[in-house]
Amino acid sequence: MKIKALNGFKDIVPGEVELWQKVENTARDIFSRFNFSEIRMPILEKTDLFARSIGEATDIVEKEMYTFVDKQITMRPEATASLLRAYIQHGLHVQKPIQRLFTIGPMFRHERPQKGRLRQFHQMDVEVLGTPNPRVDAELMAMGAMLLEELGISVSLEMNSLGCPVCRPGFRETLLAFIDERRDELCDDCKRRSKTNPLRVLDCKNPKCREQVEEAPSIQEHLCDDCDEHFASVQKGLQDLDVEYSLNKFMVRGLDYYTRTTFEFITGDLGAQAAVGAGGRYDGLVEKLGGPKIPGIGFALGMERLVLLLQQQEEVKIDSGQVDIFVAGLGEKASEFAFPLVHILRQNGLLTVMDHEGRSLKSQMKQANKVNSRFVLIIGENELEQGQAVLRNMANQEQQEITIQSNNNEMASSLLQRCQQ
RNA sequence: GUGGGUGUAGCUCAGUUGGUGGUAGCACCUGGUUGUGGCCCAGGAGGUCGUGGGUUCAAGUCCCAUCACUCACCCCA
Repeated sequence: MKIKALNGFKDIVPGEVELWQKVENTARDIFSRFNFSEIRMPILEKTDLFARSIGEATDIVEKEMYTFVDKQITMRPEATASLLRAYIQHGLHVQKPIQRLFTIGPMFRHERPQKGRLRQFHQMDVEVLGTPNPRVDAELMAMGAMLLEELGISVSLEMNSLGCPVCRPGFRETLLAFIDERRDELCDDCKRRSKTNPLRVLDCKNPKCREQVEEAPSIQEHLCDDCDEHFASVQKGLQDLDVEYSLNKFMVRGLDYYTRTTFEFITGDLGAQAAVGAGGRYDGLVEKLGGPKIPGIGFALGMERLVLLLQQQEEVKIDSGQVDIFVAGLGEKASEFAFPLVHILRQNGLLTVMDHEGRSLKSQMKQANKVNSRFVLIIGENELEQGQAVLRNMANQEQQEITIQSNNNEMASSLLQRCQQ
């Protein structure tokens, strides 16, 4: 084989795509129960959009974006920036003060692929624009939990507050002072991080660093009054909805735009990729992108990760579409008669299969069995002569005769009746 | 970008100290029933042994390079 898919890019073939459909269908169902509307955006955007929203200094923008340098165009590495761009461009905030939107699609990041992480990956992204209400934070987390539960995926929900422009700078200083005291004990990555993004030192995986930051100041104790009240209200909301969660003062997000509430749905079954979904509030982002001062919150679910988890489960039953009727034509004459009949059955809504390869009846019966067909209609030279085709019920092996009519529509309707019993 | 592991049929894998690629399983096709599925049985088809060099009388096997896959780091959904 000469040409293969690119490294980090995957085909989703029949047999696997059914799981994707299950994930997507379940999500659409839940999202609509929560009154979310779908929005679809282009995959290409101006590079600047992502630099401004995600942050110039983040790894995503610095080294992971697929960019057409000469045109200053980038394939989106995440959905929120594009979604907000569309939201602002179309004045959706004017049409409705509070917008509840979701989008599903591919994202692109030039990272080294590994389990649960590809260069083209797929996210389901949910955003609520136009309200700072902490109840919405809780509602969103509850929706994520509901979706995962409905899929049969068990995760834990962890949350934190990152404060806001009022209180975070102060905390940052406090944390920096703490880090500086034990800089020598930290790993090289953390030494670097302490300069670029000190908060990230908190969620380093290195055991030595973990030990060091164990006693680190908690942002939860350095929130300003507004953020503190918001944080408490979110938790109250979660409790009201019986959503299980735990607080994680070490949880930091990688994107610059987050404020206040951040959360992750975590699993232990995906190796290094613990987060199947994550998000948070971004109250300054719309304004930063040139829109009005409008608060927002959202989260994304990684579809590859959800599908992997479903595949790991013992028995995931996929009900592959059952075939209603398999039409077995024997010989050229019979096949020629059956060909248009099959078309009319399909026009009438029956999932109909016909083999065009001139195989033996036995072979066609095997195929019918394999595609799980409920009925087989046998039409051979004999049947044509006698004017009676045979309809076999594959489940109970009963066979009945069907009068062959020159008018295909009449024959189709009599087949329809029998197949629908 | 860095490090480890792995590349043999569509898939899962055997392959000894180098000596002709496997009666292997699943899947596929045909037959066992001149026209009736699942189970069973028989047969068949399917391979540049990732690619390119090298060592050797001889390389799937040893050496080098390269590509791909994979896991992990970084980072993230």
